[in-house]
Amino acid sequence: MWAGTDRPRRTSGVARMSERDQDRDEQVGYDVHAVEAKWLPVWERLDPFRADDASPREKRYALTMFPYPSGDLHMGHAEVTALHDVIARYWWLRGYEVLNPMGWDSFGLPAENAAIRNNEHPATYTYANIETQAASFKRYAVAFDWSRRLHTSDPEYYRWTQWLFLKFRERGLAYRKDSPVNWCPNDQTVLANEQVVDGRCERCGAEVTKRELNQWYFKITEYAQELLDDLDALAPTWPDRVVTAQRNWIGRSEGAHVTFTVRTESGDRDLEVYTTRPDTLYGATFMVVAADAPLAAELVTEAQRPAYEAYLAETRKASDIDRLSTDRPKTGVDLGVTAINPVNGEEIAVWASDYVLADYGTGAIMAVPAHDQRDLDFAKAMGLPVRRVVDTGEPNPEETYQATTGDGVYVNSGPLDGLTDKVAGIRTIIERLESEGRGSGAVNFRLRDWLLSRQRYWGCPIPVIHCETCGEVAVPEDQLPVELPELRGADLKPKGVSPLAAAEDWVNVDCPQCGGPAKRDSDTMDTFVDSSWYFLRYCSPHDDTQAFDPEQVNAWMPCDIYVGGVEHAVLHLLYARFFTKVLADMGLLDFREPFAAQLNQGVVINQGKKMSKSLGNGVNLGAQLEEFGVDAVRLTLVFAGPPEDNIDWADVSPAGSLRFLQRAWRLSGDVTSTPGVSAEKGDVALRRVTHRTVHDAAELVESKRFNVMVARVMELVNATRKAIDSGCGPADPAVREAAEAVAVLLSLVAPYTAEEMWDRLGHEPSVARTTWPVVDETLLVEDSVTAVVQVKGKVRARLEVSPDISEADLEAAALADDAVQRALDGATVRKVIVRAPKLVNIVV
RNA sequence: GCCCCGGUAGUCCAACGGCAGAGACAAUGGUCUCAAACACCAUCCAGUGUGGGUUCGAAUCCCACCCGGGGCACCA
Repeated sequence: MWAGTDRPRRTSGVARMSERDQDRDEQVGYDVHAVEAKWLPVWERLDPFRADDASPREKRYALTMFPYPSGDLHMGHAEVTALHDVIARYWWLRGYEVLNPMGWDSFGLPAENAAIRNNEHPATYTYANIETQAASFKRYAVAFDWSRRLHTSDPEYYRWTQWLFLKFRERGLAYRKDSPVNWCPNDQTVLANEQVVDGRCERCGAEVTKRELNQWYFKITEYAQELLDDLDALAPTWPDRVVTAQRNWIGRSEGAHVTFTVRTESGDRDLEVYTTRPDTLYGATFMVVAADAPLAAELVTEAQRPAYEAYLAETRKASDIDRLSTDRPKTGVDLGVTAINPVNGEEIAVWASDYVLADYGTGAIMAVPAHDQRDLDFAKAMGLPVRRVVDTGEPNPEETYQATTGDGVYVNSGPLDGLTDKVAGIRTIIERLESEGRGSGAVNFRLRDWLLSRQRYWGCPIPVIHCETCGEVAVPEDQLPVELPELRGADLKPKGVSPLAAAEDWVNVDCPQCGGPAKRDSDTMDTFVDSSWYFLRYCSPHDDTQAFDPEQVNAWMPCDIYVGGVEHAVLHLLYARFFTKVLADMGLLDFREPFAAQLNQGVVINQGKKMSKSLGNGVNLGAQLEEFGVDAVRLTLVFAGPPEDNIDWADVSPAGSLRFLQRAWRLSGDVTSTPGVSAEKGDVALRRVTHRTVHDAAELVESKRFNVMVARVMELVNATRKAIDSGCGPADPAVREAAEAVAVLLSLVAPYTAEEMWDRLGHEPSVARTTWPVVDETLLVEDSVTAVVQVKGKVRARLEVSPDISEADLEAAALADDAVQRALDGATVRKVIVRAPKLVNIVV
């Protein structure tokens, strides 16, 4: 059944008996820690999972999100790697060359904060934790290729992060601009939009405020449409929630740009707005400009300027939390100017308010209060007119102050009057605007450019020099990496500007262009930049001439599976997709999506709640491993339920898992046939179970139903046990076949137990690199099946029939059955549904 | 408010539109034991959130609602 290596283990039957007795003694104390200690060094020596770039085998790339080095591994790491490992190990057994690397996302704030507290260097904390986690991963027996290990905080790595930044900058995709940005007062740094959750810093929970700063951005918006479109192709193999989260985040909308003319004190000028409802243009009764947009200051009359500036000052003070609350009363100020509606020439007031966002669309809107609740609230608060232009049959919003947004008949809308088709209404208005040069159809995205600069130390320095005469100058590529200066302890204290700015020796340099005095850019990059390309680096991790070897990358990528937490649904995954597309446009990659398939594991919780120190419900991974062993913990996590479901540690039983592993292990000691014996003449009933299990297990792994796969292996163990104790007996070759199948299948989840079984069954290590058992298709066909006969939907009889019985024969057999005849009780048979060979339903 | 995903024994979970149970936890009884633990054997347990519909037949497909989880949300 296997093409693996065989080694005769035992010679005489007499010896066998005594050894079996010995085994029984061992059973009492199946010492998981001894088994772990036995195999760990063997695997270290065999290095069975090193990916060979030159292998002729088909390549597979199994990636798991690399960890941040905070302390030791915890339950979350244990879960994600256990799930991931099932796939990687399965692929090895199926004959693929598998790239399964691991590394560390080792720049970031926790290390910096720890360094400040303990007057240390962040690297001390970081690299100590990495060593701890690496040792734990090895003990945890994940099938990683350790030769490809990387850390994003190594200069050999971040040199290439800097190189990529420069390439992006050359293409106009990294640029600086002044803009109001999210500021975390606690971490003393700016944050990307994606890192602000409900107005709070996603890391520390502090309320985010706005600051007007000059910052670096990646132009991810240039790829908005492609990032959205390509989700369609990913939808079948990516989790729904990730795809929808990304769609929502990108937030495409269709509508129109409409140009109004504004009468300002310095003459007429155009004011462009974006709207998704150009068909309601006749209902625009005023306009609103974002109070904090430069536009508002340009439009306001001298008479209104003091009022406007007072309002603006008020707005600036409000935190994001306040701004985000939707039930806040509308506020605003009249700018004193009027605008002319391009379709009906009507003159309407122009206001400024904070309910219009400066950085979305054009920063100005046309207000149609009858059909937009926000505009209606504003109109009500300010006493502005409301005019219904779509009659939906609902009460008039002018009276009810309930905006109507549905379809209806156009009224008060000139050429649209009487029309009911919204799509036609939109088209008509856009055509008219286009013909008059006052607008056009337009698309807008919610996605903003990616703010990448951070005012902190422990990150990748931005390789740019600011020169008084030459301006912004890129650090020449041959001078990369720009290494971080040695700072520690108090030097790292957040002061609102990067700690690097105070490192005089480091920050003051000669301009690479003119040689004059210049300063380095003192910000560092968002750590999401580091993680946007690490999966490429794994393909050629030791290449010191380039960020990655395109030939290797194109051979291994895209990743066949990416396993990780759903918390990265938009952040990391969107950024990594963006990087991939840019690098493809640079001609370095021949694919445009980095991750072909994805799996998001659930969260390990306890007693219905997230584990936390304050609740005191944390489950310590190390203690669990100590008590039950690596295999039992891994098995528990994989068996608990579907991979994406949360696992409540109170609902699962590592003790039960250990019990099962012992049962499986015991099989290997009971087998008395010799390795390599042909199973052909073995017990057919057991062989059927074995081959059916192996067959189904493959399908179950491929469809990621690992919990069901484990259940099927348990079934096989139970069947083998029965065969040994009360069936064909331990000498039957089918028992060996079954036990060997258990070892191989179990190696996906419980590598130590599987290796020990494999050894006891007389094979050389490692079971992880043997081949998947070959399924004998003939054993999958049952020689008889149970057909159910229903009368009026109720089961009345069961017939043992041949699996290839004809429908006519089955129907005849069913009608001939006594029990069926009794149930029919002479009633007229109206219809007989036959689904050979499993079912007959008789309708009377 | 809008959009996704999910509700099956006491618990966690299975079930191509075809006998609701693969597997496990817990419980109960037994075997072993001086006893207990471990181990082993056996037993117990739901008609699938609610209400309609489609069908010969629905946990499964459709509609509405309820509950839970997630995403978006002053994005015009």
